[in-house]
Amino acid sequence: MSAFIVIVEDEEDILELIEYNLEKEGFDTIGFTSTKNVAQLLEEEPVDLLIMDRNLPGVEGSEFVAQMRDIGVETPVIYLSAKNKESDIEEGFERGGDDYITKPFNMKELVLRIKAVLKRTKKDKTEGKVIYRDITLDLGSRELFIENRNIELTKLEFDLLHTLIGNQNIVLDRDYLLEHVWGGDAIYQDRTVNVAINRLKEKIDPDKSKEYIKTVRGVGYTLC
Amino acid sequence: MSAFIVIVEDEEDILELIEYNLEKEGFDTIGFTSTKNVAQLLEEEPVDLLIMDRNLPGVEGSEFVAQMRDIGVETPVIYLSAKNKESDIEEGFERGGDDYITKPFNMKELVLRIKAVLKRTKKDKTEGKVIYRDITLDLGSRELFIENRNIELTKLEFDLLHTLIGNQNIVLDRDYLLEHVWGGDAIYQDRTVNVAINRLKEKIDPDKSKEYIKTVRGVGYTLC
DNA sequence: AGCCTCTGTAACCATTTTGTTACATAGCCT
DNA sequence: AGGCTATGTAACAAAATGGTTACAGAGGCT
Repeated sequence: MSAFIVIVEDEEDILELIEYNLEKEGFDTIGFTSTKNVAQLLEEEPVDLLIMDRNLPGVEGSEFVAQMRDIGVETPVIYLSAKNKESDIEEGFERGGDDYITKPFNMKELVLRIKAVLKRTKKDKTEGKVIYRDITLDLGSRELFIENRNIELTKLEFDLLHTLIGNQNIVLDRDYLLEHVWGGDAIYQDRTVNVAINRLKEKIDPDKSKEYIKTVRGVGYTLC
Repeated sequence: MSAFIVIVEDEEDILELIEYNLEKEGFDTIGFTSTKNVAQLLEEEPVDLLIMDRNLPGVEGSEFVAQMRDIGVETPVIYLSAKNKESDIEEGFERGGDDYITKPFNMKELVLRIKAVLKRTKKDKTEGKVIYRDITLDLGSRELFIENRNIELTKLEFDLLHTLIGNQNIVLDRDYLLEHVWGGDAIYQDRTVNVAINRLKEKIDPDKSKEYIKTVRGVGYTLC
C-alpha cells in the first residue's frame, strides 16, 4: 500500500524522524514545519493522509484542518499532540480529524495507525457508484451495469470509463487520458488511447446506437 | 504532462540540480544565471512556467517579473527565495507571482508545486464559458451554443472563435490569428485565415443576419 | 509448458478537415 | 464610372485524423 503523506510538525528532528520511518515503509512523504503552503498542496494534489501537529506556533493545527474542511478538502488527518487531556482529544475528533496520537509515541504505533486510517479511507473512496445515463459503475466491485445488465470490463477499460464518467461534459485529450488512466510516467503513443477507447465503445455499445462516448476530432473524447 | 520551463538562478550548481530533476520528470527546461536574454525568450516563445530566484545579483527577480507583466507576458511564476519573512512572500504574490518556495527546498516539493501550477493554468484555459451576445462557448465540452442551439464546430473553427471572442472589440490581423490559432511556427498564407473565417461565419450565421464577425478591410477581423 | 486474455503497435482505409488556387464580387479611390 | 485592391466563394487536393483489424508480446492461470 503506497500513499502520499503530508506531515506538518514544527520540531525539525521529529519531522525528520517521522519522514525517515515512513519512507522506510514505502510511503511518499513531504514535510512542513508550518502550515504555510500546505493548504495549497492539499487543494491541488491528491494527498492520502495529513499528519498534523496540534501544537504549532501560530495557527492551531486543528484550526487549520477546520479551515480545510470548510473549503471542501477531505484529506484524513492524524493529529500529533503532547496534550492528552480528554477534552483535547474530543475537540480534535469533533473538527473532523480521523485519528489522534499523543507524544511521546513510538514509530511502530504511528505506522499502524497510518495503515489503519488508509485502509479505512481507501474503502470509503472506492465504495459507492458512479452513474451516467443508464450506465452504472460500481467502484467497489468494479462492475459495470448498463440497463441492469452486467458487462465485463478489463481493468484498463474500467479505469478509462471511470475517468470519462468522472469528467463528463469535458473533452479529455489523449495526453490527459494517458496520464490519468495509464499513469503519469508511462510512455505510450496516443494511438493507444484510440484503440482502447474503441474497444471500450465496442463493449458498452456494440450496435452503436447509444453514442455514449463522443469523439471530438482533433481534440479527444468526451461523455456528454 | 510536458511543459517548457525557464529557470533563472544565479548559483550554477542549484540551477543544474533543478534542471536535472525537471528533465528527469520529462519537462523541457532552459536555465539562465541572470535575467539577461530571458525577457526576449518569454516574449517570443510560449513558455509554460518561469522559475525565478528572488535573490539575483543586480535586478530583483520579482522586479523583473513585474516588468514582464507590464508588457503583457502572463507566464506563471514560481519564486525561489532564501528569505522567508512573511512580508517578502506577500510581496511576491502581490506582483503576480503564482507560487513561492523557500530555500532550502526538496525536489519533490518543487516538482509537486510545478505540476500544481501547470495544472491550474491549464485548467484556467480550458474551463468555464466565454460569452458574446447570444453566443456561448463552453470551453470544457468545446460546444458552441447560439440562442441555445448547439452548433458543431471543428477544432480550428472553435479555436478561431475562441480567440475572437477573447479579444472582442479588438481588430485581429491575419498574422496575429495565424500565430495564435494555427500555431507560432507554422507557415501559411494569409488567405488561409480568410477562408477559415468565412467557413466560421457560414456556420455561426448562415443567413448573414447577425454580423458577428466584422471584417476590417486592410486590417483583419473583429467581433465588436 | 501451454493456453488464454489483455493490451500496445502497426498497417490500412474512410472520412473529415484544411490549405490552396482560381475566380467572382465588393469596397474604395480618383 | 473605371480601375485597383481586398475579400468572399467555390472547387479541388492534400493532409490530418480516427476507426478497424491483425498481430505479437506480456502476464496470468491450469
